[in-house]
Amino acid sequence: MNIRLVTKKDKILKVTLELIAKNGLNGSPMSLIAKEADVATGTIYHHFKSKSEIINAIYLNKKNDFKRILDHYDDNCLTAEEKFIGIWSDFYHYFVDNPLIFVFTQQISFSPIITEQVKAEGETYYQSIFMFFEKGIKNNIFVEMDLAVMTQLIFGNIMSLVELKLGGLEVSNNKLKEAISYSWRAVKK
Amino acid sequence: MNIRLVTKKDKILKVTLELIAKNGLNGSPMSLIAKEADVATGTIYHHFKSKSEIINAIYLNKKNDFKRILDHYDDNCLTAEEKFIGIWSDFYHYFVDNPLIFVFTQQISFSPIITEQVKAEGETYYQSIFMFFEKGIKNNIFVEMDLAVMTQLIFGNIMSLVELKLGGLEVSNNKLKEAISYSWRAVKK
Amino acid sequence: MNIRLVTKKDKILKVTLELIAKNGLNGSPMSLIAKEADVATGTIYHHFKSKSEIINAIYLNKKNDFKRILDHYDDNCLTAEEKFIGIWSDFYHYFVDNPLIFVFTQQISFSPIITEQVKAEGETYYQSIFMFFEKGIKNNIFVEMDLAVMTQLIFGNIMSLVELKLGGLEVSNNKLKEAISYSWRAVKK
Amino acid sequence: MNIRLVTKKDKILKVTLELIAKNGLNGSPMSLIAKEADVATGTIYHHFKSKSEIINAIYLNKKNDFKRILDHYDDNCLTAEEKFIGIWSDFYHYFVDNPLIFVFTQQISFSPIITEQVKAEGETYYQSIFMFFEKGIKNNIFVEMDLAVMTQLIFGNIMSLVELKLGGLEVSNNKLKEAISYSWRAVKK
DNA sequence: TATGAATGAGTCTTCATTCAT
DNA sequence: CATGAATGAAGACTCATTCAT
Repeated sequence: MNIRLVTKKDKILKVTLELIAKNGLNGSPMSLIAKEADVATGTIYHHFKSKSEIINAIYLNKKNDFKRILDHYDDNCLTAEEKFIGIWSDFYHYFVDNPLIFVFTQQISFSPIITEQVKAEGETYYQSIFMFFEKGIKNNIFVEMDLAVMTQLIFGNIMSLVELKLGGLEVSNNKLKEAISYSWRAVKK
Repeated sequence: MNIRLVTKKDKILKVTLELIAKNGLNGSPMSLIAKEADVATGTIYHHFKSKSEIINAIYLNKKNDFKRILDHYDDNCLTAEEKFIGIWSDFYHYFVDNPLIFVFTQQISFSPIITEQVKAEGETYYQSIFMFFEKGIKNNIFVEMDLAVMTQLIFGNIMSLVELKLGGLEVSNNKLKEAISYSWRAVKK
Repeated sequence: MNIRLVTKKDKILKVTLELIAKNGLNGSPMSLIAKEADVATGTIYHHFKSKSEIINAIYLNKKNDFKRILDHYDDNCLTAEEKFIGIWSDFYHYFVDNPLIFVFTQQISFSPIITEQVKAEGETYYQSIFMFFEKGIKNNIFVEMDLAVMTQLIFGNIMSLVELKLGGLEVSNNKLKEAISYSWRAVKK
Repeated sequence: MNIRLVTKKDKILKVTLELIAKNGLNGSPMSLIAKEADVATGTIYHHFKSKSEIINAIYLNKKNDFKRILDHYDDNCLTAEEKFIGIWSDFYHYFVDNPLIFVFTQQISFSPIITEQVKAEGETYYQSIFMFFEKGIKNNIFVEMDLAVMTQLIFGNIMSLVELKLGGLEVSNNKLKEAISYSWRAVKK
């Protein structure tokens, strides 16, 4: 019977994320992960087949978080603009509140360590946002644009502001509004 | 007298960029760089103090390329919109034509391998674009926005489209126009 | 449960001492140490942080041996001369019986590889011999001399004879007595 | 016509001695020697066949210095005690005035880098001192002892005091006298 | 003689992974 | 499930030496 609130497996995931965000992939050897997670090296290999598997697991975990943010806006009675602003703002705050996740994502998403399969699975999570924009275009709320391009541009805007904020720029509420307006002007009809 | 058209030093820089873009930092050991550049390992260390120094050198080289694109639009008689579209489009094509540079930049710019000093030097190259937007805001051509935020958002838009294109999306001329329009709508008054 | 009589760690220490004595520091790469100790290179680094740490460990080990020789003459009822001869002779035989330790000591003690801290710790082991001479001087058995100078000169005498012996000189019992007498005449009142 | 007061060859020898004394053999790569001597690496190889040859040359140079000290006491009308004290004192001061030579000697003389042949040649320089003691024993001035042992012990005494002095001990004129007396008591009849 | 770019074998060290307990 | 000693391939870097100029 295990009465630990945090299992070893979770601890390993948490510590790995933190280490990679702070030190990069190279600066996070398994021995260090083991030490910080307070387990033996061998223990890690009871829960994960390899280092790559840990990282892919974290990657998917976080994509799941993203999905949860989107799901939160799924079936409610907000206007398109309210939804747009809500999602933009929630993503922004999610990354600002979890800077390690942002850094981890940036460090890792271009690395060949992420399996093609995992990458593909991660992408399915964006279905709902695609549908949101598709409907908006049909309803003449958004300008006509390729959906993939549109989504990528908006998501890129959010990431840009997060990067500035985490890079040390003082991002006031006003600047946040400016940035959201930037995106909104870009898409609204 | 050296009549080689490409010096060993240049060859090393070129090969390193290619390898890192293809295999990542980890997948590009010095031994491989040496082999691909057709020099001995020791030769690399004759020209560069360390692996990190090579990468920082490439990073600055590329930032210099960016600057050259911007400089091209410095003092000519184009309208603000023409300039805006020109810069957007030139950057886009620069990266699409040099995909390895794009991937290298993405792989490396978040890595702790780039010196703070080099990062700072790289940033000075953006002076002219800042001034362009500053003047545009003053002349009521652009909406009032924080300059750093504005620049980052626009540059992010370009990178987003490049990423889509290199990721395999068929980016027609029309889609390119759509994306540029996205940015332009977002900033024009 | 490890029933090996000699642990890997001890084997590494032993082999390193031997190799350095025979081939010098330069002639004793980690790969060779590993091979001779019948372990993998990585195993060495499991037990020691670096090559330097191995050598410092050996250095202290040997200093400990020296201390044990001195301790053996601590509280017994021998005359000063008997003690003097006993210590001289024991040290001499210790080095002659363990020539590798002698050569190692000579090779290494002047090298910058030995930490100042370790050097200092090693020196504390000579306390008892200092006290022996101090008491002897006070009791008018030894000539009045600076203690550090006196100790160094005597210890130097022992090392000189060992060097001759290991260099190939036939050191008869008679020559040993001559050398001890040399030191004794030099210090006795 | 070379009007330089110090030839490149001499500069290389001088710099090598200094570097080895300061940094040890390992800490003195040819590249550093070249840099400090203000010559190109290749130039070193015009004057010496190898690194080992430089070091052996220095070794012999210094042995020659020692010989010169001994020669100075060759045929003059001093008493045995005066000669003994003179030689002891001269060697002591030679090393104290040229600490780098002392350290170099200690670092190198046990290293396998010195050729057996060079070692042998160096030893011939001690002929005169052997003869001095031989005559002294025959004339009942010195105790009967093996000559090699006797010489080694005395020379060891000198080196011991130098080591103390260079190690930081304040060696007053009085302490110097004490040390010389130590040797003298040890050998005089 | 003098130069210094070029060489590549060899050095120390790291680290993902395995396995006996 | 858990441990941590052991592994050894691979990495970044060094350095004595060579050679074209």
